[in-house]
Amino acid sequence: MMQDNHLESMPAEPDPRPHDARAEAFQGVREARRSELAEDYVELIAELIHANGEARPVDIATKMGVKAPTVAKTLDRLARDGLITRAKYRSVFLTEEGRALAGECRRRHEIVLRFLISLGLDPETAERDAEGIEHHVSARTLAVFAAFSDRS
Amino acid sequence: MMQDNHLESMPAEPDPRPHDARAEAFQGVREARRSELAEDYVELIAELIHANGEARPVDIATKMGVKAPTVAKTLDRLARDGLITRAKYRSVFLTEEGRALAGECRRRHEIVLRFLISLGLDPETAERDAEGIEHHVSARTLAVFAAFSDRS
DNA sequence: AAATAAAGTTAGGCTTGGCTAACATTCTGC
DNA sequence: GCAGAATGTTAGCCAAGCCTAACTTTATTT
Repeated sequence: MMQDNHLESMPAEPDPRPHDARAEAFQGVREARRSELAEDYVELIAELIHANGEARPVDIATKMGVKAPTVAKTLDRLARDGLITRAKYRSVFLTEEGRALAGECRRRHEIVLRFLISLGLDPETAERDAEGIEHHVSARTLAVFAAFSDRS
Repeated sequence: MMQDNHLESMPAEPDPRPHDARAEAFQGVREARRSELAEDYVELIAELIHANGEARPVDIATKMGVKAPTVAKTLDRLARDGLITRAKYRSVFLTEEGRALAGECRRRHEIVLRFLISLGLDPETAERDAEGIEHHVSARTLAVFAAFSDRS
């Protein structure tokens, strides 16, 4: 039923190619979503180690706002993926790779946060939004954010 | 082992309160993540209806970059949640609620996109990043984005 | 040093969101 | 109008992330 295009504003022409720009964008989003949790954990672990000398699951749970068993399972995945090392009933350590990732994340987080604040947002809102936005900012956009904050 | 705080930069003090600002931010991110897919679908369905007169699962699958059964399952959830109506082997319709959500999403998407472009980003990068960012932008931040685009 | 408290783990359950394979229905072209 | 193509559905698999309940280990307190 109905196949006519009203050729309006939006880019929704029946494009037979498998390389749909929109589809690519969504695939990128899904990809980003998969790494989000790992990035948040690794970044948090780095902070805890810096602040407390160690990263204990109980503190991770508190800061992440989840329960202990959730943390345990997630840490297992992070260990499997080579981002952390851990021993039973002991606190958590970052691998070299984990440390590198944490550094990147922190840098990115701060650029986004600084950018939002330099736009005039209050720090609380900026922090909350940065937490969600940071994982979806491409390198190019990040560069633009950084430049903007600098020159404003 | 070790419980001394080096009282450095980051807000990682052993705060006993359950109301951790960080935890709240993460909970917000998780909340946003839950509605993301629904929002993307509803927005896409609105576009397809507008462009083609109807929203067929096959087109949704193509645009979303997923397979048909994934679309079917997701549409069932959207129907369950009152955002769409559908009949077997037929195309999809938005409910009043779905239409309202689609409108909001579109508005938000366009504000974010316009904002990124007004920062000087190329349209392709802007589009890709907007797709991910839009779900994590608070009303306050959105207002700031809109104002910025207007006055620049 | 024994008892209690705190932290960590394990087992098991649930939803989401992706997939393939197999089957059902609808549409199209001859 | 019928055969083949396109589309849609169902069944069943899997991993991620969340949870509670029950148990073990470690840490603290007296």
